[in-house]
Amino acid sequence: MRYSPEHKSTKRKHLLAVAGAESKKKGFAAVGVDGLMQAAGVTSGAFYSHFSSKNELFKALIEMELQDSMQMLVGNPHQDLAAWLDHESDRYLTMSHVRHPEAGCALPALGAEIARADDSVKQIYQQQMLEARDMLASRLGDNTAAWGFMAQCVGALLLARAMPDEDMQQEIIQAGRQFLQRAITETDGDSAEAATGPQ
Amino acid sequence: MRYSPEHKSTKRKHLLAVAGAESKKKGFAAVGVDGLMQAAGVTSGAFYSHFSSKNELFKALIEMELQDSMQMLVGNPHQDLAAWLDHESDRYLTMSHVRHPEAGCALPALGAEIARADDSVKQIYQQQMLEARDMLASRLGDNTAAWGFMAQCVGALLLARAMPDEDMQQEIIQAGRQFLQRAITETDGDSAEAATGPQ
DNA sequence: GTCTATACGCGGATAGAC
DNA sequence: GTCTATCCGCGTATAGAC
Repeated sequence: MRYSPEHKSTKRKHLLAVAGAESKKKGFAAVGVDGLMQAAGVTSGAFYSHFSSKNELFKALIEMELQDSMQMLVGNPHQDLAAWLDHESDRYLTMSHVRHPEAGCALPALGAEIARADDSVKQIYQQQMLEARDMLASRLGDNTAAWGFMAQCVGALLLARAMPDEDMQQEIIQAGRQFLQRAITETDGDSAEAATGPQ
Repeated sequence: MRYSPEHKSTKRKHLLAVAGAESKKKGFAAVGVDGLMQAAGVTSGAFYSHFSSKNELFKALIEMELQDSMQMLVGNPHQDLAAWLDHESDRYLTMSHVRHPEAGCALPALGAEIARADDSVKQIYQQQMLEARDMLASRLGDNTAAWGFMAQCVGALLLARAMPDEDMQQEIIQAGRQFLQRAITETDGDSAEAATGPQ
């Protein structure tokens, strides 16, 4: 046979990787099937032997991207809360992440497009986000801190990327770090008590 | 004369309002000049008597939207910090705002598109955001709190809107409120001292 | 599984009549 | 200022040969 048994699944992974980078850079809607397949080294007709539609690609893409993000969170080795937070800030709230959306988190780049997508995409998003929430809540004390942490990270990156000047990007990123420190390491004891107390 | 002297500027404002709502709902890139002018009750050829290109429309749109948002911030009458924060949460971190992007803040809906736009758009964004930062810093103590507040609001709305289930949207919005309370009202004294102290 | 060719619609933008 | 008509390119998707 001309194509190995694993060729299709290998090619699919490659397509997802290319589509992820292109989408985060230009927006999913702006990425054409034609340009995508050209970047992958094949012609556009071949696309539909891997995905039945562009929406199916989006579903697979969001799932893969958020699974990758989850792996990053799981990979944080620190037990101490302050050290854990520093580790996350050092990988997420950085100028490199601001400058290179194609290699970064899908949420600041594609969040608004997920919000406009159909329910099948949103269901995949929700499932992945709940995993992340639970993982973060076990570290940070409660769901409030988990969602607050994620919203701060995503929001800061979004606001920073739209800035034309580097020093303003830097200011926002730095503010995100400090704000999280204030919110998480300085109020942790209180909030943990409040979470287990009566309500 | 068939058209009053103010007709053009009136029509321009109307076009911006329609374009703003449509863009926040579907994404700016997805809004066609044709559909836009149809929604405004005229034909597509008339568009270019108001804007020289679609990019010029985007610039005018972002400026108008962020000026509107600034007016909302200025309109908060409360002196007490906790009351001020409640007022902001009650108008921004709500289910109504999650459900109706077309009537809400431009940043969660269009932030990623601003980040991909050319520098002329980003400059307008930066100018407006610096005004908002300064206004917020005077209320919240320092730039860190100002950016942190904005990032939390924008990020929470973005994450919530992509959720398919209402109760999850509600959970994220509610977490945003509580997180801001913890971060701003509970650490305000410390951070204000830190901001004026040596460093 | 991948190729070429193609159908069909919508995107932004322009020309010239009224 | 607005209209109609039109140019041209790119979008998704499909059919059929190899």
